[in-house]
Amino acid sequence: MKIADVAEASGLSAKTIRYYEEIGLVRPMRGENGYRAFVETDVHKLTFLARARSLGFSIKECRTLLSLYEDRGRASSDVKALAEAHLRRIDHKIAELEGLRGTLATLVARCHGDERPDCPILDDLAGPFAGDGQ
Amino acid sequence: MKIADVAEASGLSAKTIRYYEEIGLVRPMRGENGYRAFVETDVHKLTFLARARSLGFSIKECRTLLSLYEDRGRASSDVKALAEAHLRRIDHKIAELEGLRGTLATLVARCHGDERPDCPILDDLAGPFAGDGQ
DNA sequence: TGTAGAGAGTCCAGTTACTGGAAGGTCAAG
DNA sequence: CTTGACCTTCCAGTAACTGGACTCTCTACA
Repeated sequence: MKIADVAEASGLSAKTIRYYEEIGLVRPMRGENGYRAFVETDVHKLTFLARARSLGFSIKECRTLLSLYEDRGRASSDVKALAEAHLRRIDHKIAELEGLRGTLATLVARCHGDERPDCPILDDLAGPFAGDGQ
Repeated sequence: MKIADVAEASGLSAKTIRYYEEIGLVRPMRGENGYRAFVETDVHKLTFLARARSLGFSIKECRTLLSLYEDRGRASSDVKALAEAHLRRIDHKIAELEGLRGTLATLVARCHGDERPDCPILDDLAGPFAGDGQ
């Protein structure tokens, strides 16, 4: 299989697949013409990677997941631990974004948004001093 | 004022302040010894930047916000538009993360997480084929 | 058989927003 | 006069690609 087919099958771009080879996530064979020659296993791996990346796992985590995936004797608890850590990070990120959202929504609501130059959003960004001190 | 004082006052690191100078967000004077000499306005700008960055605005957006901030005649609608666009991006990001969270939570819940090697998380990552075909 | 175009290859640079670290200059205190 | 804190610049690295330039190979068609 050539790179374009694998890209099609895995959902990754050819560029990304080359990059994944460069960083050692896959090691496709080479044909006589120098073209990469992918086999089934490569396609599986790349599909696996595409899915893991789309779930927000970092490349480093993907590397771990991949080795767990390939290790027939691994304990599912290892995988679960990784996924749970990731889940906690996601929760943290969501909470953070919701905090931001709240602040920003308040600011937007308070801004009249017309031609006048005074703007609560900029006032807030300028810090608590801007409103009090002067 | 020297860079350490400004770092203290603005909440940014000295490194970051130097970087902001490099990309033209601030232009502090220089003393005879070559040290940066910050004035009040610089500190205000940097505090403004720190706040805007902490609200998730990109450097590019900060540049715009800063110029709006400094433009006494600007319309608050410009600022509001920027903030609203940003709000939409945050909402989008939150929705995306919640989708991820759901998928991952389901997988984690289904994984028994013990010493046995079979793991629903890896099965799912391997794609829909893995479960059916073989 | 010649050639055009698709698709393969490599390599380099750029992206975002910094951060770390090395090498060297300056300043205040003891 | 030395020590140590703080300042300077510059270079490299981070994460995960993406874009672009240039070259090579393959295939189809006239």
